[in-house]
Amino acid sequence: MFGFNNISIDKKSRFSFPAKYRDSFINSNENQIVITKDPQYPALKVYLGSEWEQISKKLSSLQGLDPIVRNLQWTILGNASVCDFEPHGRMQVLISIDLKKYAQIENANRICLIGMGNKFEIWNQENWEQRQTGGSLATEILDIVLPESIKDMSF
Amino acid sequence: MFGFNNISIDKKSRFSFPAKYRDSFINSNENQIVITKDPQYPALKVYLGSEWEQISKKLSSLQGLDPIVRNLQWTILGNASVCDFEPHGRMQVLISIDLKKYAQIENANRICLIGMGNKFEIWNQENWEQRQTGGSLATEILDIVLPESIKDMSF
DNA sequence: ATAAAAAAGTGTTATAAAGTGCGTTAAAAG
DNA sequence: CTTTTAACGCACTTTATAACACTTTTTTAT
Repeated sequence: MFGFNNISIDKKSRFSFPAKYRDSFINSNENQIVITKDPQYPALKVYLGSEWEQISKKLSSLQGLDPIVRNLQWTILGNASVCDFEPHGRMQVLISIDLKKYAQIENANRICLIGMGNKFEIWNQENWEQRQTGGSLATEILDIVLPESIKDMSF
Repeated sequence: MFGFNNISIDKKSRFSFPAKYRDSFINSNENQIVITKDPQYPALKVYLGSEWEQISKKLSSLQGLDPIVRNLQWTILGNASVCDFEPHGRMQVLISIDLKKYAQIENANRICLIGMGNKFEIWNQENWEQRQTGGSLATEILDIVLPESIKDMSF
């Protein structure tokens, strides 16, 4: 599941996955999609239910007394929105108002859905383009500060 | 049970869990909810009855001579409020005046209920936003001082 | 100590808002 | 030209919340 998609988001804040991903969803038997905040950028992460299962389990088991870990737990777990999902149907998903604000797509009727293999990202179009042309950002800093326990996790 | 919810709290200090969590409550057969203080932040922890069973048992069995442990016991056990809970009904819960004061939601008619997997947190909206955007706080200190016995517990 | 009053807690109903489902049209692909 | 996909619009359902009524408990005054 790769690639860039510029898709519409309706008045009720729903978008639907492009049909080209249908087979993948059906093959891996997904019936849930989880959307949450990207901890580094004003963007959203979209996980398949099975993938989320693993990530959330791992993350919530980490020592919450470390402030970095705690913050990640808040950001990722505390903002996750679990949606029922029908690979055979319209593959529609609702984005909550809070997540929309975070990704700066509050008033957008179009978003960028980027396939990253086992997950997707949702971006505001302008932000995405900027990120493509401009260099990288605060990521390096975060990398240094991260405690060992999450160094081997990929969100 | 994940995600952020900005919900109302009525004049009598009741709030109700969003309907999206109903199935989870029903599946795990919960008929009690326990609210208590968060030991690190001006926030409340909300546990399912079954979860509380384990945590309270473990925590109360710890060596109370260590002042940190003793303090945690006082904070978490000594402030716990057990509420009857009907997953099939309105899923309403009453928050005591003391807990409201602690979480600084005394006069609020709206609170933030954050699903963190097997538990929830309740925050005053301003505090939550600050904690999300701003950096970390006194947590580091706690981390250093904590005795081994609770390092592997996650509250 | 008792009765009255006030406060706290519980439950019900009504209504507006949010979310869901589905048919139709428009656009794109083969 | 036919088939598939995307986008839009509408109707229906569910959910959240405020308002109200009632019960129980606590407080106050006699």
